Amino acid sequence: MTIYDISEKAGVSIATVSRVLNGSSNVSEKTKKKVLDVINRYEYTPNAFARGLGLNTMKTIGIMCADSSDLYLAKAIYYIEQKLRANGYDSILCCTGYELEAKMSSMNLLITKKVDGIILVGSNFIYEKDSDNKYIADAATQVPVMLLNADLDAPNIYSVVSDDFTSMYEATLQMIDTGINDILYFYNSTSYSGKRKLAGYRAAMEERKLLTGGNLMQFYHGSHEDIPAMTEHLKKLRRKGVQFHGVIAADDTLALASVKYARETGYRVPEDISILGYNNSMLVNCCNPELTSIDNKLDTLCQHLITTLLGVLDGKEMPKKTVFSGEIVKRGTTR
Amino acid sequence: MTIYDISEKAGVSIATVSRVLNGSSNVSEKTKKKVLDVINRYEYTPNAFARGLGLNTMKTIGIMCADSSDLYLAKAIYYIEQKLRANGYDSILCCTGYELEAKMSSMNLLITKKVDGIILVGSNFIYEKDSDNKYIADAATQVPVMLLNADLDAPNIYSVVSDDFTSMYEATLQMIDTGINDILYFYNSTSYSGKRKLAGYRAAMEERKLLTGGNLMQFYHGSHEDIPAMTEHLKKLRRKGVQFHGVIAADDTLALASVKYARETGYRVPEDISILGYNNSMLVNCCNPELTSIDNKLDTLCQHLITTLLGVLDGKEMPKKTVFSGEIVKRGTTR
DNA sequence: GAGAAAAAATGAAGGCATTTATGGACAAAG
DNA sequence: CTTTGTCCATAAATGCCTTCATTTTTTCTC
Repeated sequence: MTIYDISEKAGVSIATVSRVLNGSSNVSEKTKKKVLDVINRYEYTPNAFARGLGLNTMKTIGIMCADSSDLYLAKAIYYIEQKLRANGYDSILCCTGYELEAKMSSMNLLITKKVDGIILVGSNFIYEKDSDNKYIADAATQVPVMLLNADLDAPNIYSVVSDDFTSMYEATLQMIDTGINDILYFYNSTSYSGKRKLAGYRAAMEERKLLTGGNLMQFYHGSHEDIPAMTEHLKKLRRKGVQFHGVIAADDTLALASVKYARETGYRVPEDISILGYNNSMLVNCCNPELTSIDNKLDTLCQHLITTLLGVLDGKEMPKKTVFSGEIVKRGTTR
Repeated sequence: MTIYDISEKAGVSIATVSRVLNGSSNVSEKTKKKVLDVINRYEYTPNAFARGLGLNTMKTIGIMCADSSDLYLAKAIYYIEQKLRANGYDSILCCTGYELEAKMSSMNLLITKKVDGIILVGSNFIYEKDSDNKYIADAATQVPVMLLNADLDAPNIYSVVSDDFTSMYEATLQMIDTGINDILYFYNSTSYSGKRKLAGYRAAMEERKLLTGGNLMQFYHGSHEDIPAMTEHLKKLRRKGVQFHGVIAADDTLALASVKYARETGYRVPEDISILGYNNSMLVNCCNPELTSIDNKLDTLCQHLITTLLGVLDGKEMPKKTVFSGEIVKRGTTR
């Protein structure tokens, strides 16, 4: 069933069918109805390839993320996918893993597939070395690129980020001001957002003239969901004699592992150790006491990201970077 | 840059370029090299739409799931996406939510987009009423449909499921045989796999001549990640005076909520209450004691699903339904 | 080295929808 | 009765690749 069949059965020209299909003007109501009737009767849908060939777009957005099974990224993907669909776009998902190579190849693939835009979910797409980020700027010469929780200054790249620095800064200050001065920073990523968080922590510590660095900054490199490995990391630290009465974790999973560590080591939370998480995910309810965590308003970020993308695709002028502030949600693991 | 440009610059016909591109035979090494050189020099990539028009396929698989932010589904999507990509296919993701209407529309969309196959992730795509499942059989007349953890008998539909019945049956028997005879079944889904689990529990209870039904079967209807609501559900039950010394939960989140309930109500786990989870997700490490849970080998299921799909797309004869058995992973919440 | 067979390369058709230019038919307005 | 404008048909160009039927070239054999 092609547009020719329809035009024949409706007794009109293919141009008219096309105009009905694409809602353009110069079609009388009567003709329009007649054509639509035939279209419905034969359940005709235009061939997506031919249409793509004609329009050079398929109303599809590419979504890239390192690992869609990560709690936080999965949530972001969900929001984004929903909002795109609500606006008539589909999404092609690419889970790239953490290797630059794979990211570049996924990027090319998406461009080859003629997506109308690309969304990079999570800050791990930005590397330390500027030269490693060239692949993003390159892609942006072809289609708009949106960054969620990352930042890169180049034409046609837009970013929506949460103000992780300030959130961390304030949360750290709050913890210090409950009388704790040996606070461990527990993190697993040195990405853009990871760096901003760390900087917030350090700024607060330095402002109160407290020690940072060395053993008080613990980088965990392991599976993002292997909680036992995370607690083991902390236990090892304790065996080495490192003391701390507060933990600021870069995400809820690390925080939860810290709570677990505390319990298994006989510390009370928050009396002996205060613990702060990040993301305000479902994990906050998974431990006892419940996790104080920073909510970075993922929903809002995603909403704004899509709005911006749609604006850009619509040819409008849009802000290159938008920052939203987070919120500390106080629960049981901090005083 | 089109195939015409390349053919011209390489001094061959477009047919030859096409054959080089698609690795078909009848091209001399010399010509091949010459063409590839030009292709590389100009960084030519064939237009995906035109190619789709010619081949009537775009090597793309549609993935549908109700909610990609669900821990279990997210994991499945991750596995599937990875394995598809490794085999040269992309995936279009559709998060449909739980409404039939939305599922039907996503299904149509995928077919319009000319995907080569559709994967339904999770059993919530199958409804009680057969007439509600017509949309799947309809889709299957166009492209192969794969069901993960669901079952529907119609042409061109293939399913890969875990043997939830047996897993539950055996786990329930084990729990009964530690001396517990008032076991609560806590569930949140009446989908295919939900029903199978429930049946396993009932079969075991009945085999030991124990009471089931009524207050011992608790259906939770609420957000799949709202743990406080789940514990509240159980607390309400207790206020009503319902007694139970075991909980068999249909997923880890419900189980974790049960552990939380026990702790908050002063019961010891597993001394006073035994608790069993399902999925063996990262949540098993999130509570104290750690959760005994059933591992249904999601990775294996997904691997097999993709293998089957690729086989079908390759025109091979493939099994319509494959069943894998699960495994009870004993941890601290059961005796 | 001629002729046959095999290999390599070509040309043209086909796939389907969009868009544009041109012009015809018809209605209402001047 | 002419002009103007609306609606629609027709035809052609565009987008780009695949593939089949053919032709050309190469290779091989006697």
